[in-house]
Amino acid sequence: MIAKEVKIESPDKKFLRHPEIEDFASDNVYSQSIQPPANWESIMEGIRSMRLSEHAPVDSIDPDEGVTSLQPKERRFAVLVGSLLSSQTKGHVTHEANQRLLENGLLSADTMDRADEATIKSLIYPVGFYTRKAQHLKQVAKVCVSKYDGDIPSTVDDLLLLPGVGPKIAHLVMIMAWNKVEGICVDTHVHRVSNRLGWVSRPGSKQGTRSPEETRVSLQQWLPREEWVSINLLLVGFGQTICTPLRPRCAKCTIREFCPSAFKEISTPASTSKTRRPKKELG
DNA sequence: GTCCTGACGG
DNA sequence: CCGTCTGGAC
Repeated sequence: MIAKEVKIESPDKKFLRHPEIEDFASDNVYSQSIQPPANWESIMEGIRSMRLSEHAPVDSIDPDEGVTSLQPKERRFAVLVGSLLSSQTKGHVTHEANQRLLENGLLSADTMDRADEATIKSLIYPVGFYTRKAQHLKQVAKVCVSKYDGDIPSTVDDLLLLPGVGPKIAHLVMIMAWNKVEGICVDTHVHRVSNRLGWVSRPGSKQGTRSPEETRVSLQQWLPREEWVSINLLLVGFGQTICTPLRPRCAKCTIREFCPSAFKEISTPASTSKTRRPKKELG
């Protein structure tokens, strides 16, 4: 039988479409409950145009490099490991660490389980929080071996039971490893940009969301499921280049006329806690 | 001083 | 809700 034709596109513009995703569930009822924000489709198109014209760091990373040759079980484990390494770490650093694990044959639950923790630690350096992540990787590998026959959990709830796996990673792994869209992968960029655009709010309130989880739930109430995958790379790259955490480049932004935060020095949810002054001047 | 595609314990 | 975990880049 003839499979769907997958067009070969510029490898760094994968965010444009995700032909490999099959699971667009029919239970679309929740999408109707909340009125979508005005002009959201025009805004998405504007962001897409900006993403095509300006290169973002996230575009130069191919998470599949080297792991497509692995068996399905190992490929899924590699996706999980790469996602675990990614928190608070730049993309290319994460990618290089994952490649070192691959070269040393550690991208399988079985070998990772038996590997020395100090070895893992040295191989993943200098990703952020490498000491904790080396511990988490060993624990995760052991669970995968003992409970999943070397595979990884296949549901969000079971993924969340793994140490070091939170909502952002769980939803990313469901998409990248299992080709299932259970929810939007909301990271710091999606969280910040969504709030600046006024796309999300706390339940029964006009105020913005205070956590990525609140952002995920709020976004999913109006954004059509077809966009749940593409929204991530779209807003991540946009957040890396134009809608940056500090000093967003509103002058270069083509959707500023739609943005309630344009040219305002807003305190974003992501930066509020970190910008807080560690010491008070008491006079 | 702040960011980096977060998660966890207090 | 808050601090903490890592260290390099800017």
